[in-house]
Amino acid sequence: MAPKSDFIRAIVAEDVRTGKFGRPVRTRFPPEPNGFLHIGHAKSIVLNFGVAQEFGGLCNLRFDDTNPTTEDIRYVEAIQRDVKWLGYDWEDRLYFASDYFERLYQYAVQLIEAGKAYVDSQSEEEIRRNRGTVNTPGVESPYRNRSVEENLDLFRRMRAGEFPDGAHVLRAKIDMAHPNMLMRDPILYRIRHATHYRTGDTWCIYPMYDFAHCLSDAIEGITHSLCTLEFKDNRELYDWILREVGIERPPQQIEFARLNLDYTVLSKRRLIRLVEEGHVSGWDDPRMPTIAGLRRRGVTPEAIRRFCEMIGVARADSRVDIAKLEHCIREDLNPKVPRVMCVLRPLKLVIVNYPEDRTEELEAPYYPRDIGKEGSRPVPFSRELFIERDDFMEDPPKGYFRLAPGREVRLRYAYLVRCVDVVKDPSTGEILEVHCTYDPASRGGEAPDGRKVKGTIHWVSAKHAIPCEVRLYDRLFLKANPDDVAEGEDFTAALNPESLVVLKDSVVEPSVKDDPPGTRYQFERQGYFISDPVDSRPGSPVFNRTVTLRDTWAKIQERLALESSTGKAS
RNA sequence: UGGCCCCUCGUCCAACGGCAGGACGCCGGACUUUGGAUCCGGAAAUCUUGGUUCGAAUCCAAGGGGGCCAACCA
Repeated sequence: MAPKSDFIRAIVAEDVRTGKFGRPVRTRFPPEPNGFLHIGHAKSIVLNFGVAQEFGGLCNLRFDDTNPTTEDIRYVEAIQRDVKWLGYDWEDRLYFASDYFERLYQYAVQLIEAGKAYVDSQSEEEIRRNRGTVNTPGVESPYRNRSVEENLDLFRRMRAGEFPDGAHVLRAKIDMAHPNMLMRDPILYRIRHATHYRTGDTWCIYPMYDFAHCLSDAIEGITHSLCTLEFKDNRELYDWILREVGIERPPQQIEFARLNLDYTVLSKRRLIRLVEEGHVSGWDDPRMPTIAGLRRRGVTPEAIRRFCEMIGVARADSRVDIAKLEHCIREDLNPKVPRVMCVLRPLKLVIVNYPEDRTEELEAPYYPRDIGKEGSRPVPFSRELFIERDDFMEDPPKGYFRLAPGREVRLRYAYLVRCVDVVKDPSTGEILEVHCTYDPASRGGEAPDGRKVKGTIHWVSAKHAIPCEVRLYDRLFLKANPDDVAEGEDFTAALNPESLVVLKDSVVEPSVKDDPPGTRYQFERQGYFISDPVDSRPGSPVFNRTVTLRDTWAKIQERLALESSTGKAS
């Protein structure tokens, strides 16, 4: 594959060439521990660790834990597990912004001493009002010109816990009329009498993102601080703070477009709502775009990494086609996972000329020839089998080449069978059984007379079948952009009511019996599945559908349906 | 007193003043004991208008469209 090239790598390459920083490339992945990582974070992880590695540098993992009221150790643990699972190693470079609180405090004092920061005692409401709007300048706080001594004294007492929440804040003294709203005397510290999951009650003042992030980068010797586009305006403040405290060769912030994926949401705020409002079963619900959800769905880290590389990095807002992710998943799984037969919606097939008491074992390879991998298992065959309901049609449309009255198909790895009868429920007309005769000379699936049989279907021997539950997952939302809903509605209005279909009566071949939970398969002609690591029980497995196989027949059917509905039927 | 960013096949990304290319998707064909995989082929794009230039997707300007910013969130 060609070496990766994008505008960020171009900048880094140039900086390395000119020796701009006088130190090796250093990046960081800086999550806030207030939610689970999702595939958008994966893009950032792949970028940050990838860039560092390609340019002979290192990437830190740093938790941006400056808001004790929303953050939790539980998320810190989940995030580390997910980054590791994705295949990245921060070695001994695990950092926390909270480890820098004392140094950050000293930097704040330095700013006050330089007359660049002051303690404001306006109420939250006043501060907001006096900030102005995008069209009108703000007005300066009456406390803006307090003396350095008074500011120092107040700030020290803020730290000492002498004031209640909201009584004072520390603000940078910049310009209340600045066209960039972030530069209108941004708040640097607020009082929060809250227990921090790491620092406990040591602090009751906490730095804001803009103050903590740039300085954390500087402390760690970061060279390139990669973040998403919505932080573009923050860069001016990032540079201002670093300049005012006198950081030499400061890190450089570079923004790139965050990932948007069709038919899903990728903002922590919305994902939290899905979890808390019970639209999904949890952060690891296989429909979630979280790393934990994708993992439980059966997606591999390799597929996610490949996807992140394939979508590239740019500055333009974009929304990636979900088919691209699905392609990466299939591409990775195809050569890796064994084929096995599972009937999702069983229909009984009786081979009327097959002896009632007979069972034979047929050898079935785990991989098709083109994969080039060894391995097979015996599959029991007997008079009564289950086949897929979809694989029989009493009155098939043109182009259908599976089983139908009088038609012959191949049972995968077994025999050619011909449908001779259909048994129906007399009252409902529901098809109960399909009766066939088999050709004993076609063992293995090949007719000695060389006659061609177009259709091949999968099957499971009824008396050897393992009952199982199969969960079919589909897109969580009906709209490519779930935020594109009517006035007064939010993204939950676009939820897909059929994003999960649970099949309780599925049957799988016995060879999978002793496989541990978390085993991946391709169920022939259906898709890729993984035995659910949480809900599978010995003897009664639960399978999650990771992704379907490409389905040409489904496409043909869609077209037929469309043609008949628009009156173009021939 | 508003500021900033972004517009290239349906989608994502290249081309960095010199033949608009790749990937996914789509269409067609070959092959096939998975309507899978694989292979071959095809359709498919520079938002508009000016300007600079021998030459513009690329530089400049205006217009159009999209996005971000007015949390004591990150």
